[in-house]
Amino acid sequence: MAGTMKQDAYRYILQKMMRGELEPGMQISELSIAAELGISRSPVRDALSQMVAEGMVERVPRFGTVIKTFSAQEVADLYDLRVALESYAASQAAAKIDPDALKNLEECCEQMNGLAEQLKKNGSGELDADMLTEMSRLDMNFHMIILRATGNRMLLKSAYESKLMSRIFGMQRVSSFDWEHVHGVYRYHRDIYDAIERGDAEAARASMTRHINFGKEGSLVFLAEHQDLRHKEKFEDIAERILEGGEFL
Amino acid sequence: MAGTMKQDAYRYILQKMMRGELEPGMQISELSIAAELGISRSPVRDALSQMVAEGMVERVPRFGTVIKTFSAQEVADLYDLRVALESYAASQAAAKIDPDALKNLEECCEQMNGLAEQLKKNGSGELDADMLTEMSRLDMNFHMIILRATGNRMLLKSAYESKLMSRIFGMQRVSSFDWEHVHGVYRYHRDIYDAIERGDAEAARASMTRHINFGKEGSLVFLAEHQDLRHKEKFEDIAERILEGGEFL
DNA sequence: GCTTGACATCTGGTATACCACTGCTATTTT
DNA sequence: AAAATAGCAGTGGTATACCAGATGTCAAGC
Repeated sequence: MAGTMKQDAYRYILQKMMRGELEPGMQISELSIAAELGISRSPVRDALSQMVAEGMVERVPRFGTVIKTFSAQEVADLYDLRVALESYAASQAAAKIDPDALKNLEECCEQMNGLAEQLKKNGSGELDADMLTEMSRLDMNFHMIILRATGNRMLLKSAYESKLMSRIFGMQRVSSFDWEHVHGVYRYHRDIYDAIERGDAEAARASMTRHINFGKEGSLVFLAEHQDLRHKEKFEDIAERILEGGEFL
Repeated sequence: MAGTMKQDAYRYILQKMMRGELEPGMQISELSIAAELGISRSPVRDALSQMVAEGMVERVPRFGTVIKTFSAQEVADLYDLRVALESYAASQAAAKIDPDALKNLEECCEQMNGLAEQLKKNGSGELDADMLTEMSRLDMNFHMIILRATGNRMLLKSAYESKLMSRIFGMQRVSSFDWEHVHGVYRYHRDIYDAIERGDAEAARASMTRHINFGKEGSLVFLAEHQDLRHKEKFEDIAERILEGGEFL
């Protein structure tokens, strides 16, 4: 237990999501979470409110708090947003990443390679659960290092949230990752790293754009194949309010 | 009164900010707001929590909720984020804005021109309060129309929040706007509009980048001149947490 | 005049209670 | 048996109360 109870609850719920115990579309009970942590509803509610603001979760009046489900449009939007933010970050990183971070970035890269090699040797086509979380962690770290290198905290915050969302969405399809996929991700990361390492901002931007767009395509294909599972109701949120309302204020 | 009390409180506080009654650095009393609206602390607190998540205000434990003050670094970061988001939006808009929105965009543009002309005729170098809010509203609308044209709600949400923040910051310097400035903004807007109207994505992107960077410079100059007023303490927020923590999870 | 210390009063954080509303289930009515 | 209905459990929304820590005030003592 560290810091406020709200932060505890936030972490707790997030980890449940990451471990796949809470999947998109599922309902989160404020009371249950509170009971599991031995605290009251208030901090749990605060944590969920933050998640609502971050777009990971939606509140449906008189039904419950629900993990966001993504339509094809939303997935595409999400990845486009990441392109806008992270390609910019990559170009900035190429110009001003510091040596330590660069070293971490390479390590992160090579660990992914190690994972791929290990998977190839094992021969089994699929990752087990541990390797899955490791892969997920390495990918997250790689992108975060680049975002951190910009030194722009606001960019970092926006990108972090969108990356988190695409990761939550990814949890439901990640089980199908094989050696080819892991190796492919490594190749992309390596390209990006090389461009940053030699200070080529334009190449870094282009590589990052390709990388994210590749992920976007994969997600959209997955979504098309599992369309039947999705139930997509419309909920109101900030974007809704702004999009519909013609005038400001 | 429309919708939930939380929304009421959110609007109420936002309007206070926009009207300059609440300036950066000032403390917001949950209890006072609640009393003014005749409601309890809870919805006010919810509204403020949302603002915290959006980065407009900060909570300082055992002191109060405070409207965010901006260091030069943060202002620069803010505008850079807007460049990343809005230049992308402008290029998208050039490709797929619909005729109605385009018409609105032009109207918005020309109203700004009208404002400039009116100001020129009046002879007085300064805007009065009404013209100031009108100018602010037109500027906001112009940018929102372009963002809306992308059809990307997540981009819209991120950009909306950052635009809102730069606007709040702008409230403290906006009083010095003269004819030249208004006309300058019009010229930039017109350039962007022209590029979008003829479907030139690259030009739209470039114009938007120039426009926002111009605003950035102005803000930084203002900040340098009024540095003495700023008191910049460090508070912890999401970005902080991510920036410092080396590993994820 | 200056320090000191008790006290009232702020704040955010948390817990708890209550309400209106919904959806489901079991009962009653037809 | 089928339909209508009454009741219960669950939800989000709101109000209220209490707490610990920080701050500001002001009078007593040096």
